[in-house]
Amino acid sequence: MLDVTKQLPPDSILLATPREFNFQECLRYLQRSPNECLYRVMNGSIQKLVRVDGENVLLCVTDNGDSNLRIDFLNGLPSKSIRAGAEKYVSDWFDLSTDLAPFYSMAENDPLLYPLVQKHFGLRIMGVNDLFEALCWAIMGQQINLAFAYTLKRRFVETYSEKEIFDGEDYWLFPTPERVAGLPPEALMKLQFTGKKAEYTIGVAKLVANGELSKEGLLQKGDYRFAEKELLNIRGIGPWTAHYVLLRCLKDPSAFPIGDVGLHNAIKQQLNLSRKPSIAEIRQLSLKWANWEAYATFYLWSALL
DNA sequence: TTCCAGGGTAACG
DNA sequence: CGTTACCATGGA
Repeated sequence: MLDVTKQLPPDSILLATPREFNFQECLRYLQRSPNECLYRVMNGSIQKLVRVDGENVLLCVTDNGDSNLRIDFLNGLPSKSIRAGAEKYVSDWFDLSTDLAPFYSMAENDPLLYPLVQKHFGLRIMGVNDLFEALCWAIMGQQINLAFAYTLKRRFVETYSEKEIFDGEDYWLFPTPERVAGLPPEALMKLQFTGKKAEYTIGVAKLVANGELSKEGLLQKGDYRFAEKELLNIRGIGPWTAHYVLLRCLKDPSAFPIGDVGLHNAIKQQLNLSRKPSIAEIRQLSLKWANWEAYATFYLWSALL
């Protein structure tokens, strides 16, 4: 049903959302850190600067009602291909193409997931569309608390990337792999990366910059286990990081970072355990999640907010 | 002060 | 193959 009382700006895009979608739940997850530097949530909408067709495009995404998201372009008139790119970007970002109905059916018979899917109905896995960003974010987050990881990311972004200013606010892009590939480890250690993380980050930047590592390359065989093996061959990428990237970037439904401390804490909290569950116990719990491990993990993470 | 945090590598047996 | 020391800093 079209609401004629709402005047749609001429360059906006309406994006249909599935029934199992709730914008507020997604925003809630996106707002988990006040130190986030790659987007801004304001008045129920979210603004983010993205690179589309070689241009910096400032997007604003809002719930338009009637099962639609609205994308507005805040910094200039978009060409046809930029509009198409933006639509694809937002669709991936909010994972709009996944049908969650089977996941919810499965969760109905899972005492661990059921309260979560009820409470957070419509939450989607929030994508980190850019492979380099997803890899860097995962490496930065290894073995440190999340608050410090956000601090590292902010320093990294504000030191080695570029921004656009709109309405007095800064909107940052993520650093390019080309820029990072040329840095010595000491440059990142100055930002309080450990020596290892500095090496891992620069190593990954070199692989992406020279074309050896890409989303398309990883997914070329249409086999997520192939992508996983490729990722695991890279220095600094172990099982946790590989599965984190499969989950947030490559959209592998069975991605499962089983060693994740946040996952352990969420299960402990949800089941009211006196200690964290063992890996074997988690494996047991996850048997019925087959092919939905990624969403199960994401809903458990969201319980920690 | 101690312990843990969205782990991974290298060097052992 | 499995185990262990080490990384290095912030927050509770």
